[in-house]
Amino acid sequence: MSEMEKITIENIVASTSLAEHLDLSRIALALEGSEYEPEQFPGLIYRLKDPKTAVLIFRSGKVNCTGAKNLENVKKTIDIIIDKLKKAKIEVYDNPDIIVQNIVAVYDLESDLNLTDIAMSLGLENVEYEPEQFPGLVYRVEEPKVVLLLFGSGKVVCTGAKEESEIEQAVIKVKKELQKVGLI
Amino acid sequence: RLRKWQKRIKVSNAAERNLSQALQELERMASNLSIPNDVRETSAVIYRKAVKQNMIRGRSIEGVVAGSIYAACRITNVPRTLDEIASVTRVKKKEIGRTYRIMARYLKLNILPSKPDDYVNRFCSKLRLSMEARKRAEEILKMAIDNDLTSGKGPTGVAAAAIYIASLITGERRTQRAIAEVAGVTEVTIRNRYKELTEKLNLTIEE
DNA sequence: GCTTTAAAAAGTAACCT
DNA sequence: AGGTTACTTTCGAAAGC
Repeated sequence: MSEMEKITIENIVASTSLAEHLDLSRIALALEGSEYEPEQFPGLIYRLKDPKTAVLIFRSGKVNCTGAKNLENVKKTIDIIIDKLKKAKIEVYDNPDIIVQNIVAVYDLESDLNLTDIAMSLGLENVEYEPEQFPGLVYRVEEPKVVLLLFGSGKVVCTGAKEESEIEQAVIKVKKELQKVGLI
Repeated sequence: RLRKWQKRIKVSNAAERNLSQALQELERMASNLSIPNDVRETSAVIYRKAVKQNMIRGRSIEGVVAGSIYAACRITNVPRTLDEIASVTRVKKKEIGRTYRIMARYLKLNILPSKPDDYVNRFCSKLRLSMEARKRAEEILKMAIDNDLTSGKGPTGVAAAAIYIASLITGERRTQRAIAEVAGVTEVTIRNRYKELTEKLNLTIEE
């Protein structure tokens, strides 16, 4: 069952709430290097170097964290933000619930793929393969509900999952489907 | 009652107006692209299907018309590139591609991925190459496809490289620059595909 | 629908030396 | 000719246009 070991998580998107309301202009001054241009985007953008993540802070108190490769770094990022805001005398919650919204991961089928054949056997209605527009084949899996991008090299990108187990399920699923039709 | 009738008439007028406007746009784009009548008719059929499925919502008529033409060319196995379609509209290539993909799924057009050999005749005509060269290019592409050297690669780039090789073999050499221009790819892409085809298929060009 | 963030895959494009 | 950067695709949350 350890396909898990061959799955590399590349990015985690998570959200949480730090307060009922936040004064982004004040935070912009408190967080050095942050970007806040409400005309362009309602959220304040702040990038951390360690862990290498990016945070979007909204006036509703909602916060998004992107770029982390594991849950610890998501937590670490949020804790750093909480710490910096507290030091700037801005009141925020202490241990907010963090919700993982999306996980992007890569897996390797270790076998070259004929994407045209795969498109036809998986069914043209379930798959999108337009090499003129993008080299990957887009496969929308219903259960678990994720999207897989299959490449000629055998590399697979999985996105849309909220739990690591969904990535493993999806990867095992395509692998079996491709084996069944002899395309792997 | 009367209000209801007025509304229906208005709606149907608007729908008819939009349809005739769309078909005029379709004719304009198709003639600029020298697209044959049967393909224009296929485009119109697809456009009407899109309208029936309310696919125009949130999209421009021009974008859907462009997507219909692109789809019709693909279905009839004489694909035009997105760049070619985009050259006769104000709609961006990215938007035409997006609209086409949504139409293909939603209208269940079940269009097969385009293959490099679908472009050979059109590109060779523009390059005024002989039938012999076309035949050679198609032979090379069959080998490329049989050896699965095309997954993920742009069909036009692979076709361009095969045509370049064929032109060398038959002694009607066309420059990479000339081929790149008709195929809508860069010379770098032709070189990369050329290298891969000659190496992996053990093709020898000299005579 | 768009705007912004991060990240991978592989191909192609653009620009610079 | 190379090399670097950048853009194509997928996903999700956020607030507002």
